[in-house]
Amino acid sequence: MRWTRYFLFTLRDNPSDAEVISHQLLARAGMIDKLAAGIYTYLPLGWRSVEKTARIVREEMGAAGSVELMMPCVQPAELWQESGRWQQYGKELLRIKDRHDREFCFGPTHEEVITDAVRRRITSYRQLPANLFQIQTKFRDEIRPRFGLMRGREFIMKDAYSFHASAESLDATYRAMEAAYRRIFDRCRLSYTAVEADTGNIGGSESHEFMVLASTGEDAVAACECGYGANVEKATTGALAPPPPWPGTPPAKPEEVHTPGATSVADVAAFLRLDPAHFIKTMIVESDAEFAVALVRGDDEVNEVKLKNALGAAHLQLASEAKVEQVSGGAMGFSGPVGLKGVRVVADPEVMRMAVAATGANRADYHLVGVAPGRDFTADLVADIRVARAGDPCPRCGKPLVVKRGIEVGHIFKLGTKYSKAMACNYLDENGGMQPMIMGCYGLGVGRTVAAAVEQNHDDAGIVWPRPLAPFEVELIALNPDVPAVRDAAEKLYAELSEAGVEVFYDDRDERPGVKFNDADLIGFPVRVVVGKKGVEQGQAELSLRRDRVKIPTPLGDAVAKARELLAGL
RNA sequence: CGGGGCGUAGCUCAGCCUGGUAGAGCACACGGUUCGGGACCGUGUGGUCGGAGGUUCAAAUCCUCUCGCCCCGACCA
Repeated sequence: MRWTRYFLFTLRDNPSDAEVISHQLLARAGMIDKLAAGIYTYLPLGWRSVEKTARIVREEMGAAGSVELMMPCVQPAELWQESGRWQQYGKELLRIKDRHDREFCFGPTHEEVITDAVRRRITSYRQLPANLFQIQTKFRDEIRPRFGLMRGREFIMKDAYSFHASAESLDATYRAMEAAYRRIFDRCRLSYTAVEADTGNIGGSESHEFMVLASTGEDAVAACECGYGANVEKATTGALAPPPPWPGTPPAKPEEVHTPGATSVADVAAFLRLDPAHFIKTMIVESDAEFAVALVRGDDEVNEVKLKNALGAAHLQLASEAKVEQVSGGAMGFSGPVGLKGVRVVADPEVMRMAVAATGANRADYHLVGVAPGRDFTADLVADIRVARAGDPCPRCGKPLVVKRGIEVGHIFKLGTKYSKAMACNYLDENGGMQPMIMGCYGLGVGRTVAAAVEQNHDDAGIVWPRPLAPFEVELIALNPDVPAVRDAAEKLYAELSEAGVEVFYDDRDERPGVKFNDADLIGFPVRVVVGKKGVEQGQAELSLRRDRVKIPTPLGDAVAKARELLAGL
């Protein structure tokens, strides 16, 4: 492809709204173009990378036994009402009406549609399992889209769904999908890790996320050298070290102490000369159905996802100040579990292991010391609801966990029968009994994978594409296209490279060398072939890798072979 | 949805406080000199100052409303 015949416009300045590096570079390299918040045009160069990623995904999904189909992006409300998610999904679901005032939504995901397609066809265990996938543009009306392709509202994603007659069959497919994902991200040359994950609103039992490690990642993952890895939303830990010894003798019974204005654990701890770990932190939350009280040790934080799961709630939020006073009978910042009535109390196991503790007195400007969990209050539910921290013991081997940031590029779930039951997606088993199919679902963000590749592969000058995702593999630069010998040599090389099946992008513009070099660095094709006046006089071209930019003088006649050799080494 | 900020040329921004002929750099067009790491000189094109209403002799500038965008938070297969 010749630049002068292509549709490529690089930007000298970063767009003012681009915050993360992948957004900046993809925009500057003329690959994406924002149309509205979280909505992007994939310009020709960007689309090639997306297509290359999609091709890898297609090949590996097919090899793993999944069959491609395509489902609509606009879906009727009826299906969503049937699964219950029309109510449950909230504002993230973009709802639209047609000219007849019938309700539809723009699909954020396709469980309903695929389940409907399968239930109307598969009736027997003999026809199972089934595994179908699609690559489709989806829409989620995110509260706050950001980071370019990493968190758009409209985005391209591959999703696969599998249907089974047994848990064993689901597990076999789940493992096959997990292996396929590893091959996909390996082929994309990404550094990633698979971690245990929470299943979120989509429901289900087992779940893994594939995380590309990058400092700009929106998720935190806890990992251990033993191989344990989990999203911090999900990560568990071994038992923590107990709090330091109580200074002096703790009171035998709860005693009120005056703590004027000290509402945070840190303030009260400093005021009373205790360690934060001596405290019980009390958070009052509000779910769709109830108020609840969450207790964690003072040096811990409440993990909202774990708490939500423990309470069995769909949504959760911190209670307002007025509600806190209503529930606790005291001021915000002075809440504690002693004497609370009429609310469910969820305590972290670390709280119940404390021999003696300090906590709020449910009275403005007072705290209690000498509180013994189990004696002075009880919990309705004891569950792990704390956020795992770096340094906590690994739940498997006890070594300290490390916490890293990651970009979630894939997420696989064992869904179970949530959708098949709700939507009567049944089959007849060998005894003629009707059973709901057991389902799995497997998502992979295609656009996000491209963005993650840029996050992981760039330098100060621009993108350094991994070969499999590069829009073109070789950039050919004619430095002085107005010099006939140079132009002829470049044209010849262009023809030969094309003939040899090399994906070559030919910068034939009438620009100064600096402009061409800088654009080449910005766009980041893996191999560069430069033809200049001095080189041509000596019958030489100059090859280099974007990765290291080390110049390799090469006779013009060997340039094609050398380019292919360099590519083969990538 | 709460808090904060920004909408002026294709892009990045100044001008606004203190109202008085719409600016710069880059990009683009033409001419010339240049040509291995974002050249230089000259000439030129390009703007309903996001939109609507108001105040005023006069509004990019002040006021009101509205739309869009961004940041922090809450939220999130």
